[in-house]
Amino acid sequence: MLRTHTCGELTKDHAGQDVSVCGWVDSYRDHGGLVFIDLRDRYGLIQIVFDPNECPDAHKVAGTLRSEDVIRVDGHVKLRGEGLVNPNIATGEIEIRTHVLTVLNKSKTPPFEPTGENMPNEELRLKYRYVDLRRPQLQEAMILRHKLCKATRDYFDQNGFLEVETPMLGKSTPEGARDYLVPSRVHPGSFYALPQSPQLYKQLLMVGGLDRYFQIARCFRDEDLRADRQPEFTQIDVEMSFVEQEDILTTIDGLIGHLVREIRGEEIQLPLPRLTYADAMERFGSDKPDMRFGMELIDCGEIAAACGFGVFSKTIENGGRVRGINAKGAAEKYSRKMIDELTAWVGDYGAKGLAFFRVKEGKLDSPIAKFFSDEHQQAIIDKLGGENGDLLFFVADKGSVTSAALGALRNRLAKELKLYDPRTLNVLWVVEFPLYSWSEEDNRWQAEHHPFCYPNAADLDKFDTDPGSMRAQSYDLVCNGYEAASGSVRVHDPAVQQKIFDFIGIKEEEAEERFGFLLNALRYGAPPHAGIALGLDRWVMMFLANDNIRDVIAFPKTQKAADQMTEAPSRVDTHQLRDLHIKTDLPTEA
RNA sequence: GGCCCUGUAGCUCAAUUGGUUAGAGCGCCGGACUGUCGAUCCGGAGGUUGCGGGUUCAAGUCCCGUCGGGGUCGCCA
Repeated sequence: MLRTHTCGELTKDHAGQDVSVCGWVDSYRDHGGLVFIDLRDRYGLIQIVFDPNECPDAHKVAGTLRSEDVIRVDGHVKLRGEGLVNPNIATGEIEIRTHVLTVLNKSKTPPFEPTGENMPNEELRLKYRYVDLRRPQLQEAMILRHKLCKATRDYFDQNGFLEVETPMLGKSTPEGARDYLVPSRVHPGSFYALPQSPQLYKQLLMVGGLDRYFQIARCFRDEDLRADRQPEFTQIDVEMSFVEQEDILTTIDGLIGHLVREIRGEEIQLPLPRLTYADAMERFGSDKPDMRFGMELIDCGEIAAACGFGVFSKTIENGGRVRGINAKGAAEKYSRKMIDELTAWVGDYGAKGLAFFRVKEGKLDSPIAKFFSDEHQQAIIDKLGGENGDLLFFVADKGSVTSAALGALRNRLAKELKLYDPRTLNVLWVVEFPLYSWSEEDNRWQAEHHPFCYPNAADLDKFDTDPGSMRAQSYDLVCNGYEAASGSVRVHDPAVQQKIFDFIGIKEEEAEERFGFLLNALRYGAPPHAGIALGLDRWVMMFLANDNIRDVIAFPKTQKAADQMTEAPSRVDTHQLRDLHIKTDLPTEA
């Protein structure tokens, strides 16, 4: 070992001891005589002193040290004198008086200072990720991520689960996200797919009698990125046999309680609250409602139908909905210009307009208030619980548009109005999702969750009569407005599975070709089973009150799924392609 | 695929809305300094304003294209 102690672990209890420490030069202060260095490792900072009278050789070299040089210092720990304590760092009561300085490696001037006051732009941070990773915030994220994985493994181990690895090179299946494909050299023209999730493998593990499985599994989806989505991400994947929905919910309640305890040292109220999908959509306009604050969506259909404002009444006549939200006390915080900006913004969600009223002296104040009688104004105020100073917003449109627009507006307003503490973890279950939805684009029914999800027992006979109303035995865990986990009771009856494939337009032949291994497995004694997968990266984000997934991944990719540091993806040699029997067909360059 | 934001010194930003030689802080280089801790003081270097084209007497600024980064809608069983 090159060191006896880390920089951060030294305290005044070490005073008088000879120690060796290693690390990066965080800053240097050269007084011509005395030279001071703040030495950094992932455990903290410690001040090193070079005194020309004590260590003339080391002092000479110390004058040449620069930011991010890697050094080793042998010396002794000394209490700082009266008035020399630095309260800004944990080791501020002590310092190391140097005996020997060893320069382990010089550094070029770094492109940015990892602990500097200026936060460089993310592109540069990603290009020099190894420098950025020295930043304490990023190290904190990596440490928290490790703790979360550790606590997860402990919890499942204590509860009799086995961690089993499943293949990365698998079979491409239709439905779902776009696959990342891997060409096979020994099977010309054939491809593996990287897993979008270990979904089918974990079901097969249940058929295989493993009974309780979990895995911290890497998953790949070739879809467009978002602030909370990376092309490769990590799931805490879980599956159990001989269980019902309730057992999964209880097991994951226990996991969340364990994680919050281990990571935050806090207790979370269990069982976690539950909300049906229908209630979530009605009250919050979202299947992943952020419930750290209220501002629920209120239906104003009756008032809208009766009022003299054509936009409202015609929407109701045409089968649409008029719903509103109340931004308490926000009337003076949003100018007309800002509201115009919000109006344009809800357009992204399909809303053609955004009506607003300020509640002022018990009446509505707005350019459109004149279309509402005193009676209707009062009805609106009563309906939304309006008080003077409140700002009311309304969207009149198709039901789905009112949900999307007001759901998004609710989140935005709450963030801007700071209606919650960002460190709060508000976790709940959303249950009873619809099983199938009609795809206008493909002109067919499609699985809302995935095609292996078991219908509610009571709805099993509705395939032919009213498939849109069938509810699934599926459940999402929602935290702070993020989908934090998703799962379902699986189909274990091959006849039902066949029926589902048939229903969503996968013909028997195709089902056999694509999913034959699963259908076959179900015919050889498949136990009833159910499972769930948690988004690990998102949980790390939420524990850190961060809203950028790249900040919780050591080497993340940009929005175009590129790695700025390695420059992946990249062209490959033509003979590599030849081995794989691949010819590229690129768009011609202009 | 659509919409929006963004690119100026190594880094973070500015440039009086089209008008002299593109500035500042930090960093970097040199010098001074024995208790600093975001050290201080003195001096210095550093720019094809992402790239290409256009408009104009004149472009960092306006227009078109393109590349990179970010946000978002679609997409993500």
